[in-house]
Amino acid sequence: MVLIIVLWPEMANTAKYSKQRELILNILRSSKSHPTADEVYEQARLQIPKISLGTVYRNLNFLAAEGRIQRLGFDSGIAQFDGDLRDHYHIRCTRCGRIEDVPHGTHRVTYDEVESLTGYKIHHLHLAFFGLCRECKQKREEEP
Amino acid sequence: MVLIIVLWPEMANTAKYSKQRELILNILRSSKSHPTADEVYEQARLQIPKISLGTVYRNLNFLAAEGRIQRLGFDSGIAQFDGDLRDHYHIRCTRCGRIEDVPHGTHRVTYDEVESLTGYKIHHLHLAFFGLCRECKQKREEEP
DNA sequence: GTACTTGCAAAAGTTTTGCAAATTG
DNA sequence: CAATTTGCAAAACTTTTGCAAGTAC
Repeated sequence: MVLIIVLWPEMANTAKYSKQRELILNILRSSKSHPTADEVYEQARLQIPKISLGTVYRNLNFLAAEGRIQRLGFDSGIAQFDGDLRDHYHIRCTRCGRIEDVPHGTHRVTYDEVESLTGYKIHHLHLAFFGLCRECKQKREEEP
Repeated sequence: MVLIIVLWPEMANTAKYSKQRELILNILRSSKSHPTADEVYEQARLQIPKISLGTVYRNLNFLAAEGRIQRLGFDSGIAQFDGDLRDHYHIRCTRCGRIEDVPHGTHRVTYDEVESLTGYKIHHLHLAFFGLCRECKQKREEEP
């Protein structure tokens, strides 16, 4: 219940607490796998069996709008979510679909030049690498 | 018809020519708007009225797998496509959804460090900026 | 008590697929 | 002729929404 105290003051001032929303946020924060809405739903059902998929979507959208989670796109046409707000990038295997984190610091991408070039006011960026993971590199060599 | 000569030798050796596939590729190459599958379909119907949405999807998937077009994710849960294969990045307005190009050269993101850090063999990356476009910046000031 | 949130179920929107007919090489 | 591609239509999958009941403040 500590989380309520910690998190809710940062939510929109009209927002009310719900255990469903808390659970969804916690699932994303403790996951390293960038789950889809449906995967969050399956996780959530383990703790709140009657939770509905609609509630999961509503909360994912709410939390993303509040900036408490990140909605990621990649190339799939299916949204994936990330509860890690620290500056970091992603790398995705184009063969098995696995997504892993790339720590920030390998690159220092700054906004200034792009802002003056485009006229936009930038608030965040998403850098994703695509390639073959260790396992799939090996598999490809074995069966060409 | 020149395109056939230019493009088809680069397609998978099992691939056959079709005017639908040529049209879809041309639509993406001449577009600057990063269209969704449905937008490509509407464009294509102007020239081949009986083309089906299934054909559009099949060809978009084929061309993306061949590396002839890029499938973009952003955060929408809807796939968008880009026929521009030159190195460039994207910037998207989080208010109106508009997507524009950012020329490569503002940043030089190299693969080496990330490859040794992750063990992946990287073949491409996608860098996307998110923020408010010129118009939406102004609108937000007028009506807070 | 009021406003926000939920579960349910239906609707809307996106993408894939089976199949017979048409087209390509 | 064999293999690939198409149009059509149905199916599968993802996301949003209306509403009455429940919960938070």
